[in-house]
Amino acid sequence: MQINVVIHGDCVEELRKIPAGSIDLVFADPPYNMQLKNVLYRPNNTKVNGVYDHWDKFGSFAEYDSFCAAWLGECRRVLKDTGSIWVIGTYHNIFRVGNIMLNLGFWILNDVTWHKTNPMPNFMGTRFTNATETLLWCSKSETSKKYVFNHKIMKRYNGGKQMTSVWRIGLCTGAERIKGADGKKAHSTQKPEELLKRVILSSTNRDGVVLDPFFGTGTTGAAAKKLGRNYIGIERETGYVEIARNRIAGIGELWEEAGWLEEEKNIR
Amino acid sequence: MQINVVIHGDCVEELRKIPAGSIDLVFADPPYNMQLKNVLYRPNNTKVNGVYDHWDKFGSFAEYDSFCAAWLGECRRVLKDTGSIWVIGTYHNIFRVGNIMLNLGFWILNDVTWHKTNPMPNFMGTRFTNATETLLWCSKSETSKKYVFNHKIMKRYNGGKQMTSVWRIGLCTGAERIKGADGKKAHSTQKPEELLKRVILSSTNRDGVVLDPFFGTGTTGAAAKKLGRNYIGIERETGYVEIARNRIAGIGELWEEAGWLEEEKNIR
DNA sequence: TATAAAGGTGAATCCGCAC
DNA sequence: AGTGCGGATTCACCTTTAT
Repeated sequence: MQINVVIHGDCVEELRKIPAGSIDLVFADPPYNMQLKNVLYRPNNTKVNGVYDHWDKFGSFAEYDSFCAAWLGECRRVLKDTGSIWVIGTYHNIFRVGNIMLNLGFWILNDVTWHKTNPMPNFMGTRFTNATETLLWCSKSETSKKYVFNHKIMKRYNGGKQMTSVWRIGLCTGAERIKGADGKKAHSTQKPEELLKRVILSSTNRDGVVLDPFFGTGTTGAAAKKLGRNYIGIERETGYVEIARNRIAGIGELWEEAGWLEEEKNIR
Repeated sequence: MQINVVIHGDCVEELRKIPAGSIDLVFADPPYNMQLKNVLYRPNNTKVNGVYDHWDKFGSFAEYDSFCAAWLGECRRVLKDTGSIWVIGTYHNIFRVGNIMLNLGFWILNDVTWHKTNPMPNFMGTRFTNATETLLWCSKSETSKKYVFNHKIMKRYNGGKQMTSVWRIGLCTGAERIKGADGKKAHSTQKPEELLKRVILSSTNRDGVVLDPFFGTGTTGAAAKKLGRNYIGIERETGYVEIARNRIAGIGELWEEAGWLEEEKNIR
């Protein structure tokens, strides 16, 4: 099995080629099935650039469920018994995804709330500002007790207090947000590296293998490399694959701040 | 239909007696199905293990799902078309509940995160401190556009800025926590009144009817009365019914702070 | 050059009525 | 069901332009 590669192909199809019990961690940021129907304007009459990508369109809940059962089932197969999985979503999809994961036998360890520091407001005043996304962190089954959790490292990362399941992190904007040749965002839903840093730092060891079946522009690979972990990315869109490969190739330095990489063993 | 009463009886059975389309708001704090450890043991006290684990777990999920589909279906029936429903839960049950609500046709408006200011730490250091519960706020269907949301009131309540879907509220402790004759807490999962205050203030008008099918010690009734709303509580346990009735009877004053009750019409 | 003002934007299930 | 139109509605952060 090749590691530190971006595989260009269909998610489920490529997952099937990966040997059973070979992966330490899965991070998955699947399509959310947003079901946006109208155009939304801000009070100043500018248009909100919503997610209308073709890859986020599903005909029904049944179709979406069936897709998720397929890729989640494969993820469970390729995980080591000591491995774990993170899946991110919003209320649009996370209750479908969570239900399927439970039915497949995954065991929820935490439902982590990404509390966005700068969410988009609800312009029309019809609901509360939607300020979160949810990350489900699961072991392979109820009896998988030896999953990796770097408690001491995360406690130190959090300033000496045990880290909770609420993470205050800003949106991916500014220099971190990858732009295309036209100056517009290259991907509708790029995640902040800080999110992946916490995921990988908390639930893998050095030299572990992280698999991301919806690689996009490669945030998971970038964070894995900076933390001294290995990655396998699967992505269907040619454009994203190219961006991800270039992005990761350009990474020279690891994240050494606070000595995570040097001192991990001592802290642990 | 009687209002401002605590009905002693089975949840689904009593819900069936309530006329269709008569309720403005449902708040439900159902049993959380804390992993049903007991079903992993057979009547002869031998432990279910091996390949049977998964089947049994799914079996217990099915039982919980069927119970939830029953009471949630009845709640949907008794709601006005302009009504809405709140359901609170943790990762143990909210993904089952959310999935069922979607299948019943409810339309998610927000997934509100109750961010506990003082959660119980994870003593073993095996996971992140579980610091949240989730509230699902839903309208009756996708086409129910006229649900109540007091945007301006909530914005004012939040100090002039739009309220987000993350609510920082402490656990129900101290004087607010109802104690039994033995000095121990009367109910294991009593919710803070602040939580119910936000729920009722945001999504009902004065004189609306709030139904709580798992009334417990009556927090929903107490908050409703203090906010000038009507309540109907259903509770199976005799002890809780008595506590709730006494608790609500003892409420004399309404919540007048910041002039919510007097000025609601003007703010709105 | 420094500071201020103006403009852009983010996984969003975002109006209500008359015709 | 679809269209058209009057009217109400936003927060944090970053970039660009103006003073």
